[in-house]
Amino acid sequence: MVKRYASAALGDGFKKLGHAFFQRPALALAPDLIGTILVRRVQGKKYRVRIVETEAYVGAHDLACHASKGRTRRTEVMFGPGGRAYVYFIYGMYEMFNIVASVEGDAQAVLIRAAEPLDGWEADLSGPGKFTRALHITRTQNGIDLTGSDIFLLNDPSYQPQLAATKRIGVDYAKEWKDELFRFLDAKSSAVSKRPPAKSRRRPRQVTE
DNA sequence: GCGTCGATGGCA
DNA sequence: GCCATCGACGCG
Repeated sequence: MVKRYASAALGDGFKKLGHAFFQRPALALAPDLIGTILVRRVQGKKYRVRIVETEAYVGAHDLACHASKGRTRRTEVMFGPGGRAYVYFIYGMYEMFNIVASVEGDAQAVLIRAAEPLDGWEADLSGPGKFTRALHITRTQNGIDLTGSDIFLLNDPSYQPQLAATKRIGVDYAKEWKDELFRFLDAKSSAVSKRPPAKSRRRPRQVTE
């Protein structure tokens, strides 16, 4: 089901986010990414989306973080400096797009789980697999600099998300890390990948404002 | 609207 | 043998 979003025409006065924005702990970056605009240029087209859901993976000690398996060919990018893409393949079908956070040697990342299409584009971006599919992001983008031209981000000071935090999705194996409130979402958005269970939906934990 | 389940392949 | 998913299906 493709949802429609009432979005005003957007100007181009937004500021591009640079390395300093990304080279912070994932727990600081993940909520700050909510409401920002991601631009994807591919096949001569430009797509803009608003990020509405993220998850922080906070380092090699975080058992839900791929880096906890050690420094391998797959996880290598995460050990590099923040501001690059970490794209991996999962479930035999899906590519997952992450933004590497923190600094060289500290393997942290933020998974982008959902977004809203802008500029009148109709697409369902309400899930990490759907997001990458619609934006033509695959493992060939693994490691690219996110301050370049293929994928980059813009701030949008005029947009004020209603920030909430919940547990991360699908990490029940991660022992004491599974219940950390490391998933961030814009409660105003109908594009979040899964509505929280009814109980917590009534009162999402406020993390700002 | 919600729970269950199969597809499918890279990784350790 | 898992797994940061999705969509189809059955239910009533």
